[in-house]
Amino acid sequence: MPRKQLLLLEDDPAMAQLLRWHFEREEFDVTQTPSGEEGLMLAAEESPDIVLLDWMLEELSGIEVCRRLRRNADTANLPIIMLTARGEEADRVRGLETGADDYVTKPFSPLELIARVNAVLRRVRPALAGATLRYADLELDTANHKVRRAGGSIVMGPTEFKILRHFLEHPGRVFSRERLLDAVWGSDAEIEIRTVDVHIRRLRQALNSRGGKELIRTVRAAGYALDAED
Amino acid sequence: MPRKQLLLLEDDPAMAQLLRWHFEREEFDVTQTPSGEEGLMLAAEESPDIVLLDWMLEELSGIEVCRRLRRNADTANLPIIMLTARGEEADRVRGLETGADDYVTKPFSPLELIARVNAVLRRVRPALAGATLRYADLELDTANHKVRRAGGSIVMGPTEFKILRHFLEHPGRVFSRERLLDAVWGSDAEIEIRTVDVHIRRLRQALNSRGGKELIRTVRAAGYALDAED
DNA sequence: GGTTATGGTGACAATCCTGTGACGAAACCT
DNA sequence: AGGTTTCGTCACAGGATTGTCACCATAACC
Repeated sequence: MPRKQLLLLEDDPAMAQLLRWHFEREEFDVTQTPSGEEGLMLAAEESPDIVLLDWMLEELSGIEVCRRLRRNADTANLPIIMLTARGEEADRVRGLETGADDYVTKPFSPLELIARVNAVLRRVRPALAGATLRYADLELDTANHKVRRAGGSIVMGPTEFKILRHFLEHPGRVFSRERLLDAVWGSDAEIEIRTVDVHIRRLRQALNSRGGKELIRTVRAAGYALDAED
Repeated sequence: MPRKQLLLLEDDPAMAQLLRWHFEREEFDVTQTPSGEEGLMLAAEESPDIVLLDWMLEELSGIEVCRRLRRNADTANLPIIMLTARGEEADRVRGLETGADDYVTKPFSPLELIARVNAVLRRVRPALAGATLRYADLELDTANHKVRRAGGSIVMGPTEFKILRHFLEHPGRVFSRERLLDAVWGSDAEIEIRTVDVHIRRLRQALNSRGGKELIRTVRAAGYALDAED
């Protein structure tokens, strides 16, 4: 996975440092400035993968920066997330209207912000998240929701697709049923743990429907993993 | 899976006990104190995997503890989740600014808290879920639950895997059967001591299944150790 | 050498874990 | 509404894993 470039336009030094700290822990390279003008320059020159834009900035308002970024061809498609101190509806609408991809209101938890950033990246820059994930003779096209194996198309239900996708995002890694529940159904879903088994079986059936080696390995007392060896 | 160490700073005894109960069911080792000062000490000495920090503490406020943890190099990267009694806007901002990784506002469901803890751990400490341990020509991939020797894949039961992992985490060290029982089966398991012998034998069989030197040395009247010499 | 302590081994029954087919409910499309 | 797909759950069977034991082998000690 490549390191992701993040441009942070924030004028509160404490907040800037805090966010830098969190994102650097997340494998981001962070460039930061409190100045709107400088931010526009950096966005054009360094072509970051995503911009975090505070509502209040020196010189220019965040909203104005956003508007100008969108107007410039080089930066028009840059994913932008706006940070604002108050979740006022009016502001929110105006923020989205100017073309931000998402909108996070302070106070937010770092976890939440990071999740939103990653979500936007995945949506807007699938290349960064892997438009087509591959493993062995398997191919998963995230954009078109298609799975191919050795060329032939494979059909499966949505849940199986999500599971497979999760496996492909962490190839080879073993996931416990609990963890799969978290990742695929969501951490607050109240689902019987053994349900995972059944979907794994359906996924296996789908994957093997046109022959080929077993791709999902059972790790007894631990979980399941994608695995082409042996 | 390794047991995770959790440091709980909480001054309400009832809440502390409740959380302890929940987390111990989730394979956490819980250390708890109502004192902020003592918490700082424990964080530095026991290097827990994550800290749960109540807003109100004896002596120091939770927020001050958080700030100090971040200032100390040894604890600067510790995942911290703050527990707060009311989701007051002001408090939440202040907490965020001091660098907690996530926030949970009371009242919360224990399940939610556990999910958040696991989410933070996964993000901040992937090492907890995956690393490759090596010794001589042996390779144990904790994330993939796979063991290789001289390239070839080796299969073994879960118990043997745990024993081997324990050895690899302390290479060369001699472990008595009692100690292995503690580490692998848990300190409260009522298991015949000689059972360790049998599993050591099974582990040896697995490791030698594709040839190679004996890797487990018997230390008479003391225990077993991983050892590539001779 | 004989005796005692300690470790190795094979067998076995109990238990745990996973695979699987079936089924009703829910969601989804026309 | 009707028909189809997908979902979540269950119960059961088969197989893998486990813990224990009895017995044999080896090492230490006098």
